[in-house]
Amino acid sequence: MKSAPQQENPSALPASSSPAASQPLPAGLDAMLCFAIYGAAHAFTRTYKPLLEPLGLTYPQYLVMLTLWEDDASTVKQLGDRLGLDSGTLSPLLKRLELSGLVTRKRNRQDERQVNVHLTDAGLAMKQQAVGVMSAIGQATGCTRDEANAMLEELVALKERLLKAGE
Amino acid sequence: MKSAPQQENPSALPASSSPAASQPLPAGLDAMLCFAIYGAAHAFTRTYKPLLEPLGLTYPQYLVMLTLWEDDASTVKQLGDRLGLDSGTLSPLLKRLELSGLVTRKRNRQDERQVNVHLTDAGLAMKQQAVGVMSAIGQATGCTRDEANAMLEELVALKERLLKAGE
DNA sequence: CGTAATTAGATTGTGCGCAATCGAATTGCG
DNA sequence: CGCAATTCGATTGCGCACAATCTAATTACG
Repeated sequence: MKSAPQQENPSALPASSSPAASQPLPAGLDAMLCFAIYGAAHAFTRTYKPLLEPLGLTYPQYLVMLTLWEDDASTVKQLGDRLGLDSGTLSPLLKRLELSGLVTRKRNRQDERQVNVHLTDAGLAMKQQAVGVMSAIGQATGCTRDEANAMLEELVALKERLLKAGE
Repeated sequence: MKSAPQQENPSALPASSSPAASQPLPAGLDAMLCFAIYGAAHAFTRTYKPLLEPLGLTYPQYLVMLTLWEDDASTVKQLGDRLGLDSGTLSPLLKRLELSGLVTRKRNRQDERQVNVHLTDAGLAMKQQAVGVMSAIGQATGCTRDEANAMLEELVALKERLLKAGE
């Protein structure tokens, strides 16, 4: 550890307040990447809320539906792996989706530990409405395709590095 | 609405699966910027957890402490404005911090609707330990200073656009 | 084959985040 | 000045996220 030069890294260290150029650098909390991501994530949730309300969905439920539209009859574990959520979050969430009539949960015949989550007709039909949601969100972000893709790749790479650092 | 050309925006629209170059573009959920941010935010929380455990803090509590180290005796409203959280979140959170002996909450004499949140000696002293946390997080992200700053600025701008779109 | 180890999903408990609501205090306006 | 409107923080209610735990089922290994 001592042989490796300590890399000064700004993602969590508050930047100094000295102006490097014509524009002062943000200091403290505002210089922390994690806080910017925290803020952006909450902003997305808030932006989604009125759009998803007519569908009767919360944002995490929407993510689950998106996953099922891609891969209907996924197991709880597959949903969890896909979304980075555990069964503590998914079980009650899926129960509520089932109560809403959007999905059904069925024990897998081959491996009875597994539960497959199937879309109902109503769940399938909802996919059409999701197009409007995606369109509205796309506009709300004010990003071009290239901008969004660039950010997305950086964020995914960051996530992977963080998860790897925690192993 | 009809006169404005519909801008195709990838931040929420699943990208097509056709390879544009040597590397296939992610499709569906993986093409959604909001999901990348959701994932990165959770990854940060997870990365922070073992680092903050010795301090007895959760990540949101840590953000509050950071804010108070910057501006001791902030009101609940100021904390909320700073962190984008409402009193429903902050009141119980601050209560727990008070129970931990890190802060005290006092009614403001000039305007009794307000409550000022003061750091205790223990709360002040904890700032030293936070340096280690920041350092570890900085390393875990694997970002250079310039990379982190660039991402941070984009994310902040995105957050502002999202919040503005919701008005 | 039998048993220990592992897996899968549900549950319990805790903290977080937000909408709605409330009571008290302050501000704004006629 | 009196009262309506607004502000502030606390509370209630609900859904989310995760750690720990549990039961049942499956896999691994001697």
